[in-house]
Amino acid sequence: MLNKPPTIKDIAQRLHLSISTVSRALRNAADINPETKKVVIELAEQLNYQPNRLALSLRQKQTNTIGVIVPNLDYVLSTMVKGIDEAALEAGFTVIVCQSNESFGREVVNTRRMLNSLVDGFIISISSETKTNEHFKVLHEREIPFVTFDRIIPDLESSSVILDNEEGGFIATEHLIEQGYNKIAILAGPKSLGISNSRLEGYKMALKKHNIKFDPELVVNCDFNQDFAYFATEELLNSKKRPDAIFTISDRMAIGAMLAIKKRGLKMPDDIGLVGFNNEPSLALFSPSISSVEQPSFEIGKMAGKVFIEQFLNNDFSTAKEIILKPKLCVRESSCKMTKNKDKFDRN
Amino acid sequence: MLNKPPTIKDIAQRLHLSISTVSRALRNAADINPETKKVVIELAEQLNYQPNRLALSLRQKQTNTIGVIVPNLDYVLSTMVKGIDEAALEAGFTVIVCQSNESFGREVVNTRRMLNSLVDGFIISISSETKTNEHFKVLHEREIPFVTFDRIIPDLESSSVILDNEEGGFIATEHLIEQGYNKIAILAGPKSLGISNSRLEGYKMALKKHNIKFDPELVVNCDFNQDFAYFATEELLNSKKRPDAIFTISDRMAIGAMLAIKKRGLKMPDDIGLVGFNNEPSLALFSPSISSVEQPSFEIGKMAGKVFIEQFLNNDFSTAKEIILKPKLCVRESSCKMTKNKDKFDRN
DNA sequence: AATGTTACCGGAAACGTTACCGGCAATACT
DNA sequence: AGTATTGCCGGTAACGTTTCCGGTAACATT
Repeated sequence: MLNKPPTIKDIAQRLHLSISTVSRALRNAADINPETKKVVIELAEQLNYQPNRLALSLRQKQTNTIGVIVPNLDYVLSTMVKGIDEAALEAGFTVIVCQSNESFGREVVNTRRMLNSLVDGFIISISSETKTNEHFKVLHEREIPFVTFDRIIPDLESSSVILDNEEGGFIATEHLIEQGYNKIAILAGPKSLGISNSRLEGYKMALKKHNIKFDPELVVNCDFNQDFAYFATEELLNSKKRPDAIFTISDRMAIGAMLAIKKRGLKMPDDIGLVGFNNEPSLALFSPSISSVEQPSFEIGKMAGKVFIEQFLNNDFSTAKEIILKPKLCVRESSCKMTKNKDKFDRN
Repeated sequence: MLNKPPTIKDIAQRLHLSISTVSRALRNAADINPETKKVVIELAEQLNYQPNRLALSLRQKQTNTIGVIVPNLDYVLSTMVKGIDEAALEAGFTVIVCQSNESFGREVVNTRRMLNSLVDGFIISISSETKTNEHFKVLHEREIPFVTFDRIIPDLESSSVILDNEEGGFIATEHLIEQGYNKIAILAGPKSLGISNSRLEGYKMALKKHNIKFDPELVVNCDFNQDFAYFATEELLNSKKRPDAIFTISDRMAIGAMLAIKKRGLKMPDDIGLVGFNNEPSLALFSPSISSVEQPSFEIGKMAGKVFIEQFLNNDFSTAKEIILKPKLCVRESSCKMTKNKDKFDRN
């Protein structure tokens, strides 16, 4: 015996009322006798009535659902998604997450799919493969709200929540300079990626401030992964201009660099300094532990959720806020020449 | 000018056809003139028509969506979710993921929420906090299909896809024994958690096979995290029965154990052996690199997806398959006393 | 007594889709 | 020629909900 979920029709029949009356009773509507309202609500609770979201959404053309599109679910992004989740829950929204797996095709498919009346709008971090924004332009045409975060979409107006990536590059580099390093290389990401360029920009600013000449040969653009970083570092260490410190724009790359450094027999931080980016938890556990720029991932996600919901509720699809959160440097052994008692670093 | 998405009604009007004819033309339905079918399809493509999923689902009481409930999105689970994703995509299903954050309350809320006609069924891995299964019994009552994976729900009949956790415990322990360790401790998880007990069971079996007496004092039940593991290990190392090897049932715990071991000044693998569980990528990068039991996470997820879809399409909600996949041991430095040339281990 | 006001309720349309049924012309079968 | 059969199409109900509109009874106002 299949136990279908009850509908307002069922309630109406059992109470000899009309559907509309029941509907009114269940929301906070006017035009309803408190007495009948009470009866209806009681029966609804007894039957464990839950309104059918599909019918509701179809009727009022609102799903109360946010589509989140992310390139993957690594440490940083899954923390950000948790933040979005929390903001959504507080406002009574549901979140559905799709990973594009850094693939442009999947990103397009997922967007189209969710667009078919499944979501009210989007919160997006683009894949590294994405070069065009055609598939997002349709959002503007249909006046579907979206905000971008983490990696934003170039040339497309929307609110966005991001890290101050320049600042991140700056504090990492300045820290290395203050520790006495002065031939600092940077492992940057793909040239097409905005966050990569911003961090590079911060790096340049720090050099300039401290009167160190910028040397393009110390800049390596390589792919966002560990193996590439490994080989790039090997090459750097073999070159005539061997750097005495390396700043990588992701932790994965820092790990690759560390492996190359260790293989070469160099010691961190004395022979060479190293700073990563993202502050993944495992960094504290390596030997030496690796310094890194920490971003407030959860807050970025939560902020993105809040901005979206605010704009959505105000029907404000035009003003484009830009919210920029600050990073923080986590100093550990790999970059800390000057500190003597090194066991002060936390390992948790 | 707001650009509403086109409906079949729009198409019908522009072609002077009835709604039903357009509907028939767009699906692979009989009773349709190939000529008109062609015309309809052409216009549909030109307008970029996409059927409204809400209306569709409401009508045929099917959403083609699977709700996935997971306690978190750590390395193992997010890989499993990718597997589910792939199986779903192949079968034309959409996946929506909810993290319970290991909280019983969130798990209940999420389940109820998705139940309101948002999903056709569930694929579930329960939170560690979950002790009762009341909120899942309603699934049986309403004949809503679900399969469980990774951490399964005790005392509730359903298909499930899991790792052979006993085998995992067994191969890890036997490996340690073969390496010459014979006072092997185990850091197990919470006593209430099934996977923890199974791995412990495998540990016991390996001891028995090699005629080593089981010593309850070498079993520590602690919470599933790094700090607890750290303190538990400290205690073990201070006890009279100091073990010469430790098997932890998660990598996080292995890392905690490693930190305690290093702090104590002991060397792995010579003074003490260590094997973890899950084979997270960073394990290969520690020094020493940490051995671990690897599970086929992606395959487990994909299998769970496939089993769900198969049972769903066959309307077969009663037969409960149990699919068990085998783990594999990844041997690295932390447990490899006997091998001389240790640089053979991969670090990637 | 006629009218206006209020409080409450029911009917029906609409959201976009599919499924069933009936109709009509053209063709095929006796 | 009369009757089935087929091919094609339109009308309508239904999925569960909200919203607008109209209706009725009771009461208050002139």
